[in-house]
Amino acid sequence: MTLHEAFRTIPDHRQPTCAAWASAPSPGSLQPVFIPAGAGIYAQGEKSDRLYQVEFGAVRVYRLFADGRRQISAFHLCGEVFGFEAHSTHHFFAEAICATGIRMLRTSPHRNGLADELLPVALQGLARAQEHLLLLGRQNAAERVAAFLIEMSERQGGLDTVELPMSRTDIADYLGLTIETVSRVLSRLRQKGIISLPALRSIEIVKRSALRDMAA
Amino acid sequence: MTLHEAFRTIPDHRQPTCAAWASAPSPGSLQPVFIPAGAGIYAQGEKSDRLYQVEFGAVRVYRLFADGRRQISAFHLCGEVFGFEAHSTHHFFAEAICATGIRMLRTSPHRNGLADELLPVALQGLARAQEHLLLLGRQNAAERVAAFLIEMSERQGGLDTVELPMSRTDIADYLGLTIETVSRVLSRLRQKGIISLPALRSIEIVKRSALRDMAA
DNA sequence: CGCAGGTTTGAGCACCCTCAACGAATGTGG
DNA sequence: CCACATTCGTTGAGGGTGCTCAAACCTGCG
Repeated sequence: MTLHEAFRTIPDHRQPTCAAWASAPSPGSLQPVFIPAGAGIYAQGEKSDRLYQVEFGAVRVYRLFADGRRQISAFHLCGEVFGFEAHSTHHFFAEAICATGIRMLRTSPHRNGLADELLPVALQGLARAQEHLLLLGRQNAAERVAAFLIEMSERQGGLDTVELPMSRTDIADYLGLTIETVSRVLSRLRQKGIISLPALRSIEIVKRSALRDMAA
Repeated sequence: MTLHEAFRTIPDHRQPTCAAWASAPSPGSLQPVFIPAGAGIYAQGEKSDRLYQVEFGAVRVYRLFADGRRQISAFHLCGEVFGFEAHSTHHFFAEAICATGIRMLRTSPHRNGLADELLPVALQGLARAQEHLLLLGRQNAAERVAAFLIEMSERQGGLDTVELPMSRTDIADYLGLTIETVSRVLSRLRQKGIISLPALRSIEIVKRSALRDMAA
């Protein structure tokens, strides 16, 4: 199976790259571009000469294996900058999870002081990747889900009600689990009264301390 | 169990921070410092205001969980720069795997053009972390070990004989496996004639293509 | 109301971990 | 130089966590 064939097996994928790019004013523009749910922002193998900032909505960045396995390396929420991928070509796919607005940032190679702005952003990405690494390498299913809920809550201002823009499949592919395991862990957390599920993609953290203890 | 107690449970740890620092000329010096095998270079919680370059030897960077679990986030071999950890305090431990020479690089906050030098190094670290993430999230034991051997070979110039400075325990904690599983996979690779083991920490890649196919 | 996609729940199994014993290599002291 | 201790690595048996396969259940939407 080629990568492209495998690509089609992901059910919620619609387009390899977003058609909206065609109607974008001009590269380097600071105008936000609208990306419909499921549409691609960039693809593995494409040239990478820009950065992207989420204006509203959410983005998933992932790698696809030849046999269809998928690993999401990061979610990007409102305000966050992404698109760093060393070298000059992308090694990951980026897609809008839901209806999303993206602001493009040109990365002209040697603009004065550009590296000073980029370095902190790159370092935050590095720190996130390192934390994620620990989770994938040494935590069990319950710990992963608990850590994910805490992370999402904190990235949304620490509120007790967390709105998840992504599907269970996305969560599973982010945490290195299966959708069934994610669902089972959430059910068990609900049974224990640690969380409640007001809606499918809305989670209320009832006992944050218990969740914190699990995530460690 | 406190982190400090857990710290003691790691058998091959000798000192929290290397005594050699005391005898180092002055911070910011470009003189290499010798670190004996197993000695610490920096510790979780310490202030981080320097970068480090491996002159010879090898370094492991890891996080310790309260219950003793360990995840090595990266190995650093000769020539590589490490020590990036966002914020101002370290969130990981760094130790010499074997007798190692370290060159310290001062990171004065706003030296002109410093970010231009640092950004490529940070981006390489980010790329490595992202690749490692895929491995930990979606690959099975055999794939992880195969990928590790390929990675080590390529980082040592692509030679067929790979010298591993680290123990099986280190490999296991890097790959998110147990030492027994690592050992079993290596034995199976040897039985299949894909590798041979001239010495305990020396591995010869006999069928590189087969190894590549497994790692994918 | 019926369909489709997403989610939940269950039963069985596979892979990897745990526990344990053995073997090999290295260093130390007699 | 050898006996011994210690650490590291290998191999085996058994068990548990999470995956696979499958079916039922929502929920939004035409």
